Amino acid sequence: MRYNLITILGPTAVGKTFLGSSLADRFGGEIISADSRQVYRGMDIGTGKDLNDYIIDGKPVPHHIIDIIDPKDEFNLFLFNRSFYDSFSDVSSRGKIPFLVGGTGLYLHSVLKGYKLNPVEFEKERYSELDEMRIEELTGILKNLNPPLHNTTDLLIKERIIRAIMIEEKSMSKYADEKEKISALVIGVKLEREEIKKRITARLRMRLENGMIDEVKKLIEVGISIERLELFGLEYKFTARYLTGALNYNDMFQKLNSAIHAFAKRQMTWFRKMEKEGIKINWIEGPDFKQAEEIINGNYFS
RNA sequence: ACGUCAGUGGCUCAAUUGGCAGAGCAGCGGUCUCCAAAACCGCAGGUUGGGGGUUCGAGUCCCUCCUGACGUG
Repeated sequence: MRYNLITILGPTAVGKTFLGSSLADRFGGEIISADSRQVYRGMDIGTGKDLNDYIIDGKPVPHHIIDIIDPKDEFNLFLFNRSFYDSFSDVSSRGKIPFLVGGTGLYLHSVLKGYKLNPVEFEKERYSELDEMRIEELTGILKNLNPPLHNTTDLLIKERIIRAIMIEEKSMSKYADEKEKISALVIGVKLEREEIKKRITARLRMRLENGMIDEVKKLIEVGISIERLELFGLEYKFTARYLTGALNYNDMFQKLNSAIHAFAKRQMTWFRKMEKEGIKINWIEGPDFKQAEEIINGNYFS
């Protein structure tokens, strides 16, 4: 088996980033991030974006798809996917090994399963036109467009249906079939659920001490709406609720903590799904450099 | 010591005049092809503090014990 990508995945708070950087440093690679929130500039503490993790023994490890967009602008699966293939080609062409590192299940899945996504123009006029319709009308339109089988878009959520319709109406198949075939060696970082929870709680305390609330305040000051912060989820959602007075400090802490625990659980569901689909994940216990190094030596170079 | 109130799932609480013990949160599992840290779905969990009694039938009424809070000495 000839691999052309190494993937490090795992739930939040297990130490993926530092492990990934160490491995990239060791094998002469570069990091391509698969994190749907670290793409935003100015969202650091709440996303656990620690740029020091990308410095190994005083040497910077090159990383991609981090800090690439303003929080005001939209990022999505398509943009991630395109950025990934751009970075992948770039890194590979320079003879470096690409390391896809992250925990966003959908993004990882899109690479590991080779999603074909076509560029779509989300025109505002068409959007508001559709937005005025009722759900029943929208599902009718979508059914008439006869979407492809893999499109299992939730038919209960308006936003989702509108997007699905616009994707069908506007897609131009140009970019999708030019992608390179990905063959990934996948390493999964695992920890006991209880251990993950302990780390999440400790990490949340640290984030609060390190200015997480000020970070969100700053985002509000530069014009990020509360609705947008809600959509970012977790740290941003609950801190915003605290700042607007919807939650007191203690409730914010407790509810956010639980929400991150639930998030880690959902991430594990993604990884189990991948395994059921036949993706081989080489699990290691914690961010163990030696174990990961052995897996790479024994599989990637052979 | 006496009096009053309370005790229901891990937690917070529901449950008409006695009539199938239920929710929310936490927990666990799942879905996922353009906002995915999102959005949604499902499962499990109980000898109603213990014991006795009344009743066709008790979380609910009676007795007793235990535990807790408050009040009075």
